[in-house]
Amino acid sequence: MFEELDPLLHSQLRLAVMSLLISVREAEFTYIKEKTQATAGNLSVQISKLKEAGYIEVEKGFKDNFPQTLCRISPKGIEAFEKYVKALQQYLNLPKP
Amino acid sequence: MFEELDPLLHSQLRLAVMSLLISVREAEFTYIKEKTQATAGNLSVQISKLKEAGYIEVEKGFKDNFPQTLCRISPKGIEAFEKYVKALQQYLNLPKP
DNA sequence: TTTATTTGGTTTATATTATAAACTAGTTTA
DNA sequence: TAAACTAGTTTATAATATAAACCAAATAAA
Repeated sequence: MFEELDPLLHSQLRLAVMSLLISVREAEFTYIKEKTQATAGNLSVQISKLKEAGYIEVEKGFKDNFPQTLCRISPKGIEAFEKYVKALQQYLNLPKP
Repeated sequence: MFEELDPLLHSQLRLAVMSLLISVREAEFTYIKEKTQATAGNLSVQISKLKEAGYIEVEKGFKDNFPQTLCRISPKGIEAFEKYVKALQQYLNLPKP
């Protein structure tokens, strides 16, 4: 009846990050931070978790002398996101109009 | 960009309970327990939270000599659920086919 | 008939999670 | 060269979720 909701995705901030990356494919840490309004610390932790799960790939480099963290969604991440959305929809049996 | 997701509803079990009550309006504790596959303890806690928030009303009585807890969704609960669904949909910008 | 089991829960202790505060490392500006 | 800023990470704390332990009454079994 109620399928499990992937706990890695069922978190406001991580879901926002994945949602962003689903549409733009890759983005800088600072861009994600701005769009999600998260604190750097919180974002850093959540990005690490998504990376550890293999849902995103993270590339660290430099841009204009400053460190730059690039995040890219992985095929596994896309799959997980799609599965999560499907599961979630079972819960959202929208109220009849 | 990413609206806040009501933390009271952004919880697998509480969301399942609300989802059930949205469609059946009222249900017994044991019925909800069976449908959600939750443990009694966990369900008891989550129902208390929904009640405290005013999202559901709880009526305790007896049925066939045994205690019976009836849960009913409230107008406030319906409103909150609908708002949550709308907010959530911003996160689920479904991947292009 | 008293003891065991079942029903229908609640309370509480623990594990997990989320989050911000504090910190690191380097860069630019004054 | 000191102050302020960029771009993060680490860590301490607060909040949450969850199951284990518990309770009270009813029924079934010995």
